[in-house]
Amino acid sequence: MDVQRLELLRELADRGSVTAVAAATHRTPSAVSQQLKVLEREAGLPLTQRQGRGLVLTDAGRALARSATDVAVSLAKATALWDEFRNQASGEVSLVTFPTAGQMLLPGVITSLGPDLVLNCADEDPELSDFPAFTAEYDIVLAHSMSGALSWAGRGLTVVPLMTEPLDVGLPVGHPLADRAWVRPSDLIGETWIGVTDGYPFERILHAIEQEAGARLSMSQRFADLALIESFVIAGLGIALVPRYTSGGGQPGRLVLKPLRGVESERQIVALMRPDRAERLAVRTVIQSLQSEAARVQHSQAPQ
Amino acid sequence: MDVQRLELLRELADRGSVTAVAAATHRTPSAVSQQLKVLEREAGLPLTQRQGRGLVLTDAGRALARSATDVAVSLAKATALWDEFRNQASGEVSLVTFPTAGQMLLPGVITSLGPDLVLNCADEDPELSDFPAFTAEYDIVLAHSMSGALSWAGRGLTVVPLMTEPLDVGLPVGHPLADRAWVRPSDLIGETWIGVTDGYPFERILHAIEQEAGARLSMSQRFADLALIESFVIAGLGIALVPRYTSGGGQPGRLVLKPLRGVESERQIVALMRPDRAERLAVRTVIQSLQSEAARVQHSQAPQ
DNA sequence: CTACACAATGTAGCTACGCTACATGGTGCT
DNA sequence: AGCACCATGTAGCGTAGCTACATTGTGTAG
Repeated sequence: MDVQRLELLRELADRGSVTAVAAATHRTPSAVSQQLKVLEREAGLPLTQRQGRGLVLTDAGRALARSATDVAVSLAKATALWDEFRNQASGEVSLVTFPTAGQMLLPGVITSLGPDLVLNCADEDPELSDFPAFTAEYDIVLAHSMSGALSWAGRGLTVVPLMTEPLDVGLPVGHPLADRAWVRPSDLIGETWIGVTDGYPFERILHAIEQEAGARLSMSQRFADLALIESFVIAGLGIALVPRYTSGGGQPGRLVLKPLRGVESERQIVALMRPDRAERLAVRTVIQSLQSEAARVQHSQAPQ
Repeated sequence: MDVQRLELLRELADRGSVTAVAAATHRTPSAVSQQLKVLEREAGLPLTQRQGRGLVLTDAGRALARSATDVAVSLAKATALWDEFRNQASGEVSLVTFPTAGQMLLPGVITSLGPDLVLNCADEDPELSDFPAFTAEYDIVLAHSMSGALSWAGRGLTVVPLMTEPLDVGLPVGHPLADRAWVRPSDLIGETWIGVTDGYPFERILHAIEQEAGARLSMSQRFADLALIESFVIAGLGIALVPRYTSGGGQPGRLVLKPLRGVESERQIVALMRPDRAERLAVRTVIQSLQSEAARVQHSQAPQ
């Protein structure tokens, strides 16, 4: 029973095609196909079956792939253990984030890491892409979800919560609500809103506000970029829902944030990882740094 | 990080010498030495060090070997999983036992196993040898320990309790105590005893009887073989402590067993295994059969 | 104290496993 | 029908890991 082959099966389960596995493991598709064939012969039962021009796993194949994960995890634990004996954490760790989390956490994290540990970061648009799928490409995936809806459960991924960030109501200076300590849904119905692109998670909270207040909100614009939204708010063109810790970065003091009461208004920021990658010492080190950085941000920044 | 090499390290931890590992894995000592060298180079720190003409593990080596066990376990789980998908349990399982347990359990177990599963049994004298050490050679080791003193804990072995067998007082027919329902330590002090060889576990119970009764027992003979002891008892030459379920096999009705009250008088019969071996489907099947056979014996045999 | 036995480890060479490069056979899309 | 794409065969190569044999170092017996 060969571990390499099991690993290949697991990659196939994650990536869905022989070609993708080959690319990810720096091999030719032919090599992958041959190894899977050998594995199947050893197993004595079909692990894959053709579907169209692609290949999908059978039930047996999926089950084997799942236990292949356990093997990978224990192997990763072993290498992590000996990393602890030898040097400190070293090597490369790759990470994707959605823009605001990266802006908030990554600079602090990278400066806190030793010189032997290089962190390769990238950003992706949060809603355009399937974030869990990135765990195949990146060691760490920073994702956000609305409270409660932990959509990444059950996929066999390791989920580490980093922070819950409140979503406040952003107002221009001098707005009638700007001297309140907090606002309620009913305060907001007359306002002009700068909304987010359809499908963005904030959307749900806006709906909740409408439901709570019993009236529809008037949505004048719809943007994806937060800085753009903020500039509109500052310009007095409307108000918007903005994450507390990542707002007003460009123009401090010109945007007023008010906590929203009456509806649950926050997002969970989490790190997603393949279970085996999560065991690597270097990865664990980055995760710890992310956690402490998140805690620092949460303590230092208070609502205005 | 190669699993084969980790496995070799683990074998070295278990067996203590390169030559033994080589013999166990069907390789030349040179091959083992080379692989360990490579592993050490990869690890970047010494895993072994010479001691005399032999080789012992360093702390780091032991730690790595321990986590190598986890890898082996998850690998074994994977193969077991797919065995469940395919045929039923098949293959070979090796087992050592001490004589009485084998006599009591093995015939029933072997007849209960399917034709695809062959169980290779052997027996060893219980006290002459270190039973846990046999887990390197055999898949399953049947061992017994006195109650409480679970001497096999903490060695990283999987322990499955099979039964607790009471140790009764064996009497010849017509003995003054033979019509009692049970006996106490104080009843036994006048008697002539047929003892067990020094160091046998029953010894402890005899000491407990002496302590409880406040007098020494007179020990006329000391034997290792149970059948021999019984024949002496039947001949009226003394009384003895005998395990309830394995006594009187040869000459039924001529030996009377009386439960002993006032001292804890029983032995634990357990199965010992390497954790990875314990995961194999064939091994688990044998263990289950052992357990049900033990339960059957315990139910069918009652004290006379 | 020399000689032998035994354990680990080097060296040379062979085998076989797993890769690449290229060709082939299906399947979906235009 | 033609093209693009994916999986998979085949031939051949490189190398990892084995054996056989030699070497070194350490206990043990005569």
